[in-house]
Amino acid sequence: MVTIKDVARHANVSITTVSRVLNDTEHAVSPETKERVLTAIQELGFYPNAMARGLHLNKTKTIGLIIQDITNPYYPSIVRGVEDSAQALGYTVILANAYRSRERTTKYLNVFREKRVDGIIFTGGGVVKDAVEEKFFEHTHISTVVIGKSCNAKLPSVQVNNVQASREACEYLIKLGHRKIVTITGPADSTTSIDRLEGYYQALKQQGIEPQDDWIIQGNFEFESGYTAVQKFPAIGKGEITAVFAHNDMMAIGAMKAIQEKGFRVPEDIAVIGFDNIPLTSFVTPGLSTVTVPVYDLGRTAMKILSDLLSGHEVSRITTLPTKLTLRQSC
Amino acid sequence: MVTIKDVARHANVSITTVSRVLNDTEHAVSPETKERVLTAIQELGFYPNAMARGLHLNKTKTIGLIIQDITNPYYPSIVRGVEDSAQALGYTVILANAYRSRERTTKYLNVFREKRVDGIIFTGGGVVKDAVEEKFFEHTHISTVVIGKSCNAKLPSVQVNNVQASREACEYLIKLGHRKIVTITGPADSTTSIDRLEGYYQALKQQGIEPQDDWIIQGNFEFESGYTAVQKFPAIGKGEITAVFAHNDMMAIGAMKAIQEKGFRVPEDIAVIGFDNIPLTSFVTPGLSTVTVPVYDLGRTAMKILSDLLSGHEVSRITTLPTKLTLRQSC
DNA sequence: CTGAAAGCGCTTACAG
DNA sequence: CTGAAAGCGCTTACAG
Repeated sequence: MVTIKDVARHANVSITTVSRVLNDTEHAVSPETKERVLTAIQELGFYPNAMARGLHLNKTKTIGLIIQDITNPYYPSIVRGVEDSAQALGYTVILANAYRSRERTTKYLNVFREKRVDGIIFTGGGVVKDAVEEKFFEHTHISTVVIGKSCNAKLPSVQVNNVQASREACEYLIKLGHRKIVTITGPADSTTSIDRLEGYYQALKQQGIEPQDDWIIQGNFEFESGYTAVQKFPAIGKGEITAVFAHNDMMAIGAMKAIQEKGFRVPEDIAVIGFDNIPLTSFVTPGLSTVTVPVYDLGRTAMKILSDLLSGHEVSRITTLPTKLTLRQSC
Repeated sequence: MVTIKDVARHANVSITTVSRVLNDTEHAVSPETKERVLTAIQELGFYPNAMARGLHLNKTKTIGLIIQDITNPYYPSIVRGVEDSAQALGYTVILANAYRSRERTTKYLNVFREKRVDGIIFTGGGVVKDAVEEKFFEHTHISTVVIGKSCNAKLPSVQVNNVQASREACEYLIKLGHRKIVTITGPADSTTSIDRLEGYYQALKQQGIEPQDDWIIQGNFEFESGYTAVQKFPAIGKGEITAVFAHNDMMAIGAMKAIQEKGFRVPEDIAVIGFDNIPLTSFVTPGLSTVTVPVYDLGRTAMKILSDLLSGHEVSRITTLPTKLTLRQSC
C-alpha cells in the first residue's frame, strides 16, 4: 500500500505538506507545491489510511446500526434511509442484525466500542425493561439515537405516535359502522404493540363501545400468528365480529388469508386494517388498508439527528414523525 | 477512553504484558499476572482500540458489501446471509447501496479503500461491460467475491446456473401442455436476464417450438413492467398465449395482476411462473410458482469464500449453487 | 510557505 | 516470565 511517505518523497516535500493538501487546511500551501502533491497522489494512486487518521482524530466517520432482522419487511426502508443520509453526511454504516437476541446485541455493541464507531442508531429493541442495552448506553459515551420508543430516558429518539395513529385507524373502522372489532397484538412486551392497543381502547371507549376480553388476541407480529388468530376465533364467521385491526401488516395479511379461507369476503363480511404500510400491502388481494409509518424518514431523520449530536448541536429529546391512514380495499 | 496504558498501570505491568493477555498469544504469561491484568481490564472497562490494532496488523476485520438496493426484496436475504456468516467468522460488514449508479459505486469503492476493508462482496452489478468496477478490481488488491456473474474473469464468484434453471422452468410449462409461452425479460444489459432468456430459447427449441419475436417482451425487473407487458400484449386474452415466464418474481406478480384485471384466471386461462422466490410469492393469490434461488446461501457462501481467500486458502473460481422449482398455484 | 518531531494506541521482535 | 523500544500511517503544535 502506498503511504503518505511515498507521496512526500515522490513530490519532494515533507509529509506535513502532503497532509495539508490532503485535508485542505487553512494553513497555506503554495499553488505549485499543492499541484505537485496532487499529481503525486494521482500517479501513485494514494488513498489515505483511515485508521491512522482516525487514531489521531479520535473519530472514525462510521456509525453502527442495530436492527433486528433485515428480512423483516419493516427494516429495509429504515436501513436505506439511514444509509442514504449517512452517505450524504460522510458517514459509513456497519449493519448489525440482532435477531432480538440479548447475546447478539451485546456482542455487537462491544464490537462497536472496539471499532470506535462515532455513534449508534438502535431500532427494534422497543422491549420493556431491556436491561442490557440500558446499562450499555449509560456506561458508555457513544452518542446514540433510538428509532422507536427509547428504553433509556436520556437517549434522543425518532418515533411515531402509535397511540394516536392506532386510535385514528380504529375510529375510521367505527365510522364505517363497525362496532365489534377484534385486535391482534404483537408480543406482550412490545412497547409498540402496547401503544397500539391503547389507541384501540381509546377509540372504542370514546364511542361507548366496551371491548370484550376475547376481542384482544395476542400475536407476535408474524404472518402465522395473524392467520391462526382468526382461525381459532369462533365468533368470526358467525356474523358477530365485523372488523379486525392488526398491530402490523404481516398479521393483517395472515388474518385476511384465514378469513378468505373460511369463506368470507374482505371487506364485505369482515374489514381488515393493518399497520406500517410495508410494500406487501399493495400486492395482496384486496389491497390492505393500513397506517403508514414513514420508515424511510425515520431512518433518515435518525441519522440526521445523530450527525447533529456528533457536531455538538442541541438536539430534541423526542422527534415525532406523522403517520397517515392509507386506504386500499380491505376496509 | 481507557487505553492499554491505563490497564498496564492499574495492573502494575507493562503494556507488552497487557497486550499478551489480550491476544492470548503463545508467549507465556504467569497465571497470577494474567489474572491481575484480566481484573484490571474488567474494572476499568477496557475495550482495545481496533484502529490502533488494525494499523499494526494491517487488517480491519471489516468487509464492504455492495448491493444495489436493500428495498428490492431480492437483497435482504443476501445481506442476512453475508452478515450471519461474517459475524460467525469475526468480521463486521459495511453496507453500501449503490443504486446501480456508477458514481455511487466508485465513491463507495474508494471509501472501502480508505477504510482498508479486508475484502469486498459485490452483488447486483451483473451488467455487461461495466468498466469502472473492472478497472477498480484490477488495480486494487482488495480480495473480492462476486455474487452473480462476474464481469472480471479473475474474481471468484458464487452464482446459480440461470440458463439451466430457466430451461427447466420452461420445460415444466411445456410438460403441462403449453406451447405458446411469452417471456418477460429484465433490462437488455442484464447478464442474469440474458441467461434466463437463453434457457427459454433452449427449452422451446428442444421441443420443436419456434418462439415468435413478439413473445419476448422487454421489462426491467419491476412490478410495473410486468404489468404493462401483459396489458399491452393483444394476444393475451385471445386464447393464443397460455403461459407467461417472467425473469423475476416482481414482474411475474405484475403480469398476474394484469391478467386478472383483463378478466382471465391464473392458472386456468394463463399460467404464470416467476424467478427468484422472493417472500412475496407466497402471499399473492394465487401463490406464484417460481424458481427458487438460494439467496441466503449465496450470501453465506460468498462470505465463506471471502474468508478463505483472506486466510490464504485456495478458492474455486466459480461456485454454483443449486436452484429448484417451487410450485405453488400459478401453474 | 515548509518541515522535524511528538503522539494517537496498539503489536512484536529483541533483550534479559 | 517480563519489559523497553521501534513502528504502523497519519495530524498538528511548534519552530523557522
